[in-house]
Amino acid sequence: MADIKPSGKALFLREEELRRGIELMYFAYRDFTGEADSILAEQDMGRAHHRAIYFVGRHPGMRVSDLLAILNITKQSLSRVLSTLVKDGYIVQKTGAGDRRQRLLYLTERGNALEARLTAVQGQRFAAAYRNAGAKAVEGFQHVLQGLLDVETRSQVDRQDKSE
Amino acid sequence: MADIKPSGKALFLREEELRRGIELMYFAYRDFTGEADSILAEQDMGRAHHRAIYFVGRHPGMRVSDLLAILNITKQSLSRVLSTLVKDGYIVQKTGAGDRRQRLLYLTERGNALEARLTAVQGQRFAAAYRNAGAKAVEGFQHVLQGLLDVETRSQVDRQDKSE
DNA sequence: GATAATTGGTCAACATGGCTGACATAAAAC
DNA sequence: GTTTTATGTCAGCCATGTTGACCAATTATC
Repeated sequence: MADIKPSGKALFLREEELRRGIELMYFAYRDFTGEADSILAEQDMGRAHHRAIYFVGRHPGMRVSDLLAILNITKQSLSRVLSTLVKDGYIVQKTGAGDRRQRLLYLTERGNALEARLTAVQGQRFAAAYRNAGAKAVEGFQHVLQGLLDVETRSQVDRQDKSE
Repeated sequence: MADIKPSGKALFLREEELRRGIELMYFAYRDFTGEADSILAEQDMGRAHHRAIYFVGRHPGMRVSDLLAILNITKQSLSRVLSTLVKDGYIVQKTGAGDRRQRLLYLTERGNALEARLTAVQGQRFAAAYRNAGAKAVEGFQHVLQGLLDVETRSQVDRQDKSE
């Protein structure tokens, strides 16, 4: 209770608990993405394609620069996947009505179908984990994940949450 | 309260909540690894090196095949990072006493120092998030993460937890 | 003791998805 | 009319995953 002997059991448990978090985070993320990766591989796509499809599905009509800001990668990296997604008919770009420099991004029917399929498998994994852990645990889960974010990411996520 | 009209608000909230989890997972993992990535880049290393160092630090004397099983990658992939880690003096391999085919893995002092530094930054991020969220939340966090694991990973993690 | 299996390593080639740097075009803003 | 913005593109580099083939040392098995 009292924190005498800081090098004793309390500290040990603390470090153990932190390592447990670190490891769980690694394994959970790996497994969480694994199923989607398999589906993507069938269509000769990778995780990068998934991210583009996911966020365009989430924010139809978003600008390329918005997507870049969310993904936090270079436009050259994004370009590679975006152009194949457009070529293969998963995403369409429409010239912005107000600002005609913009190429607003939308999923096609095909894109929507793939997005739904991918989100379904990941969602099912989450749903199972949520169901098993209970509502209180889910709250805690989200709370801790929020706390792991960089401040910039946090404000981004907050902004998005509000606008929906 | 009662779940009449399954296509109504309850379902919508559910999908929203699942997407929220998916997104938080992505952003949190990215930010969680970001700091360590920077440190690693200074030493001309990448995440793969980190993983090897981390788990060898966690399980001194482990076999190469154990590390392969944990990381779930091919030995060719591991070999690339492992050989540079040995060459650069972060890891040493000692021939197994019982079975001399084995090359048991240990961190050197240098390896230990880097491991400590990397685990410190990630641990601090976790500690802050944990502190902010509270013990109950941490429990829920770990519970949900466990639920996201593949069954094979889960038994791996369980086995490890017991043996410590 | 010969043969088979295990542990670990290596070479080569390929894919994905980050990165930098340089440059181009169209449209908007000043 | 010049500058800035939004987007795209070419070229090349790096890290880290993959497959397939093959090898050496050691241990286990018949």
